Amino acid sequence: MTSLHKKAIVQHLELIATYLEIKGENSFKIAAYRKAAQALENDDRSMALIDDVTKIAGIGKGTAQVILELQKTGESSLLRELQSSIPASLLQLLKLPGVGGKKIAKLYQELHVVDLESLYEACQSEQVQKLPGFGKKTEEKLMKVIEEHRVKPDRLPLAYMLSLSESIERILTTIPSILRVATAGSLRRCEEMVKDLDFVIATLDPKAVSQEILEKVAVHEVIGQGETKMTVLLTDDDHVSVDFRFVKPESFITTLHHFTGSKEHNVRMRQLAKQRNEKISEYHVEQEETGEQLTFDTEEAFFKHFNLPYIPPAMRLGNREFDLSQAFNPLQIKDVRSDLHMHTTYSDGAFTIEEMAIAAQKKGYEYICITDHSKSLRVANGLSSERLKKQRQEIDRLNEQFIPQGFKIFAGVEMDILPDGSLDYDDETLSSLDFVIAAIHSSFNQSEEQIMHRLKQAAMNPFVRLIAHPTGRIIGRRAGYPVNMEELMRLAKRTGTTLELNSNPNRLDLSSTWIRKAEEMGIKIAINTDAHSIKMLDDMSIGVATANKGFIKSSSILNTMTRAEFENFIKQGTNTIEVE
DNA sequence: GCCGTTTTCGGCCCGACTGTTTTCAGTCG
Repeated sequence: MTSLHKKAIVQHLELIATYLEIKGENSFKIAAYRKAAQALENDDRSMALIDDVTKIAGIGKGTAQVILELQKTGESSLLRELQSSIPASLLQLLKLPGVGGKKIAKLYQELHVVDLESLYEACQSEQVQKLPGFGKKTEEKLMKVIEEHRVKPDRLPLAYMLSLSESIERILTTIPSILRVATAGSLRRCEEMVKDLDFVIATLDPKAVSQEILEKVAVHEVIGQGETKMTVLLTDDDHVSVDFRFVKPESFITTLHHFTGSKEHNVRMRQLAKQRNEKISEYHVEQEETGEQLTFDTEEAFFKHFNLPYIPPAMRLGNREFDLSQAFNPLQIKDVRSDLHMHTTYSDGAFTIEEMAIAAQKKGYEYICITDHSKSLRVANGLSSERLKKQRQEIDRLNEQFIPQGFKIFAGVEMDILPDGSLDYDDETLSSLDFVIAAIHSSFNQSEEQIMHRLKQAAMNPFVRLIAHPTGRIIGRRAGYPVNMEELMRLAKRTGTTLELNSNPNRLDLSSTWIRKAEEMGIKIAINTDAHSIKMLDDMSIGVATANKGFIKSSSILNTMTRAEFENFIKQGTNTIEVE
């Protein structure tokens, strides 16, 4: 008996839905397969623990049959049938804007188009414009999009999109006819990879706003323009697409919620409204009996209307956020009392200890940890034991001025775990510090076994309290070193070592998926910025969003501790380590 | 395909835009 992982079963159901879409099946049938996939994914149990899948809402006789067959044989005869009836390469056409299942079906049946290249050829020979529902304009657009598709990536890393978004938002705030503006979409939900930018703009004069945007923002091309929206491509290398949504001030919040998504979240919200005889649109909430239209001043008020706690954008996934008990409080930035990982001019940071401390104090933190690089990281001006001592003395001196103000600087270090698994300082040096972070910065191409040996040496050391950016990935650029995360988590649990959620938008390491796992396993997480400048301390909000996406409780976060609790935590040391 | 204090049929989330039509289907978010 071949048993398939739940995830694999979910993927099969989704693939079936995609095939049905291309076959031009009834859209509700397609939705039913997608719904069944999501329902299965959202169920907390593993396949072994689910005795009867039809008991799960959204899974009925038909989809249960498919699931059962997948469990039994590892294959689905329905999927096999679909795969033999249409070429798999047609799936890539779904990525094209303006192209959906119905159009693909026509292209395939009438013109024998099977992939992007054959579609391009069909356009070139002007066959496509002859099809009903297509025209000359569509044909030209398709060719252009396919040409672009050959070079342009589908989605771009959050960090890059954030910087683009910030520069546009700065411009928008200078336009007088804009009354309110906010970013929406997957960027606001803090997804790791983002497709396009969305801005919701409250204004009474959309035309004037459009005009000013076109004057002030570096626009490469206008894709669409109307009373309620404008879509443009930017002049940056990737020609990132930006949607501007214009809305009357009273509808700002409902529109912001609508375009923040996710799509799945919105569907659930509307179903919920429907049960109450209400209708959510992007403009208002309408009470069906009276016709009364409600609008809101804040998203908090919007959720409250539906008896829901405020759901932060990062949590709007269309599943677990609706199952939260009233007792679950999503983490808020104000719950964070400290940042435990940052750099100063002692190594490769841009500001002095004092400047970083003052900036952190202004953020409302009660304490911070200064954690510069250790001696082996020469490119980052890593600290020798002597310079580390000198830094500690400076921190002690600064604390004489900070502690009376209710703020404390702890002396730490971000110590390298060397390629052979040895640590960059001896235990005597480490024992002189308040908080030791260990991290891998070299030899990323080692085997999983070697990497795990290194991480293990660090986790077992009694002075190491935290492992920073545990996978070493850079989103969209570097996969990181090969780490067996489940093993590292078991190790962290046993030794009482904290793992980091590095808030740098280039890293988000651990990712929200691993944060969820960490929470299940009862591991402590520290949300840190790893700031190398004052500005980078702001990344904490991205870390908090990622933590929320992982549905972790505030009590599982190390740096929500009060200073007294943290001092106690330091004193306690790590768990006694069993010898294997 | 799923579901049911409007239960075994007839709904299923909502509205705008585009390109194609001449009143609308398909796609998108």
